[in-house]
Amino acid sequence: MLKNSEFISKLRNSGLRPTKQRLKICEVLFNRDKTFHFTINDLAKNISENFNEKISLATIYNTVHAFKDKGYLKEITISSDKSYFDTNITKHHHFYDEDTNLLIDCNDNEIGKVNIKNNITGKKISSVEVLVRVASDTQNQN
Amino acid sequence: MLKNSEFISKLRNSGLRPTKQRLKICEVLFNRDKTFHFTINDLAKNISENFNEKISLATIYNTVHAFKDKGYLKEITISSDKSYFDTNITKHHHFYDEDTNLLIDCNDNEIGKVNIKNNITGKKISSVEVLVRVASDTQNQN
DNA sequence: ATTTATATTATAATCATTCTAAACTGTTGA
DNA sequence: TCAACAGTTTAGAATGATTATAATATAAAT
Repeated sequence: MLKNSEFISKLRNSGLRPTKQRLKICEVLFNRDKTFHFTINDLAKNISENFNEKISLATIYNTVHAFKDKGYLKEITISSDKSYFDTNITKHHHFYDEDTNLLIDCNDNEIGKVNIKNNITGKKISSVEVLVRVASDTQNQN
Repeated sequence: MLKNSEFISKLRNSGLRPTKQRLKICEVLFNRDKTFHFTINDLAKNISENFNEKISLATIYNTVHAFKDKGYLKEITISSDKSYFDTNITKHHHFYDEDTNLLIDCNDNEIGKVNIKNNITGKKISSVEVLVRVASDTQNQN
């Protein structure tokens, strides 16, 4: 559990003014024991349910993108119509439960290191992401 | 290079009527030596450039989704605003070149088998996808 | 051939996201 | 302390990709 003053310096250090709205969003996102996987919609709902002062949707978009650009959030794209943000910014992979639409973080106990034998382009690798989709037995296999 | 009659039976076998438009789209998508990675927009452009009779955008969307549902195309989501389709429907992974926005298929020579040690949910794995983003050295690492 | 189910089409509708520009707020430094 | 400025928030409009509609056309079945 982080304190408000910690969020303030975190924001200041990355050139973001610690506004009322951003601090509120920090609270929702980072004052947690476990990592948080959310869509913009989830976050907007969470805020409107838990605070009486509303935050404009535009601000929620701006803030999430600013936090992503500053490296405080990672974006995980599941499909063209489902994009999640993840408060866990360490290198890690995901399970995606197609029945519940829930993302689950993996650690090295669950998915081993991906062995890239050959980077055919000769360029620098900027990220490696593994997404394991799971579903109950009755679902189609693919 | 497949023949028209082969597309016709392919479509019939999966319960899709072999219409003029679908056969044209088959030609564009599957009459190739290499696999084809495309966005809906790429495909629409390709069709309008290479044929004089136009195909409605709605039909292009419908057909691509039908082909995906029947397993003739795979969807690869790169980010919330970039979704590609892939004519290579075998299990394989991708490099994504952030400089050129090109997807590149990997084979087992480039990325080894992903070792899933533990499927935490106890559900069936429906797919495993690896996306390796690459960029030139001047890009930010992540 | 006739009928029926399916597909195509242009256009409208939808919906998530981004833009706009006016009002507001945090920060700086006199 | 308090102006002045840059950065931020906001409601609402604009955008743009995708999907829905419903009329027309086509393929398949009888």
